[in-house]
Amino acid sequence: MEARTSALQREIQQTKPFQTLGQEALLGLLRTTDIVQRRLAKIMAPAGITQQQYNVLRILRGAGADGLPTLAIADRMVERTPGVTRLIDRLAAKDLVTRTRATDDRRRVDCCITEGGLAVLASLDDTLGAFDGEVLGMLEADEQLKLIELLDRVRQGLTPT
Amino acid sequence: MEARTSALQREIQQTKPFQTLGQEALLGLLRTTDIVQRRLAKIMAPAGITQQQYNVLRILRGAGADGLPTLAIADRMVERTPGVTRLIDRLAAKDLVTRTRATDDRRRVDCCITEGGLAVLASLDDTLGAFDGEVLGMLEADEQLKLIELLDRVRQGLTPT
DNA sequence: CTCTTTTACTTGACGCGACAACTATTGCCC
DNA sequence: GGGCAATAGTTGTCGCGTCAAGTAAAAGAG
Repeated sequence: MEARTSALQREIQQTKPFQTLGQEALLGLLRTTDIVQRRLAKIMAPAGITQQQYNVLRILRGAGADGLPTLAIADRMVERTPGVTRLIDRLAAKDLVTRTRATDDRRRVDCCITEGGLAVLASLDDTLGAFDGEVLGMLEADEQLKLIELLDRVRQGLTPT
Repeated sequence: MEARTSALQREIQQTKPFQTLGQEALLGLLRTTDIVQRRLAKIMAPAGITQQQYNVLRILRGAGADGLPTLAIADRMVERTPGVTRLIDRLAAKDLVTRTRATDDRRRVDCCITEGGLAVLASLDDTLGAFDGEVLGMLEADEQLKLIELLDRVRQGLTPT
């Protein structure tokens, strides 16, 4: 491998060069996402919700009027149950979702987004739309496709375990 | 843009297709990193440290015997001070780092990695090396470079704010 | 028709990140 | 050299993730 100037290396003030490309790619991935997440957090903050709460609201909006049981939400988030329970505790406290014990199976708790929840989502649509335009604005359409494909492949090599 | 089958869409059981490529790329980025982080957490767990603690230890190892003041560590982590203080509280509790009030400027607290800390890092080297090989194993060298480049560009378009 | 297992959550304890407010020094200005 | 700002950290509160344990209801086994 020939010498390359690494943008990442400058960014993290690292003196030693990366030993492998894989190392650099991995760190680049972690760092890029970190930056994106901080921006997302700032976008959500005015609406009084966090990224995870937004995620849950989106899932519930998609689920429609019937709502979804807690575990089904957790499934779609790759997330452990305890977290989701408490996440929804807080959303319920803000009246953005309702929880009702299912009558046909009393173990289940169906969660449903409220009008207020829908309004919060709506209030974020524009800003978020603009944001993902901004994030990927640096890349041409074919590059965006390439990025999507590369990330897909990385995940495929990783999903087990 | 012609119709594409989206791997991501299947993964998150989403019924509606993505409205823009940017949206899909962004979500792919978040999701890929999420998976990587979970794997990393599992690798670190046996050593009794978290990713952030590992990060701090790496930085201190690079800093050598003189150590680094708390804020300098925070700098290299893109992280807020309060977090770092408490992070180091826990590392110090495990005797992986020492903290000494600097004599020439009594506001400063210099942090230094201990033998124990170095041993913990050493115990993780192999597994981590294998891991980044695995993560990027799906990609050819030129694809890894492409990924690195695309991520660099995304960060560049984002760094302000 | 009980007894055990599985399923669907809930609760508790701990580590981490974020913001805000506070303390302790040092440096600077005049 | 007395006062004020900047610097370096610490502490408190809150949301979130993780694991481990516990509860409650439904399903299956004999």
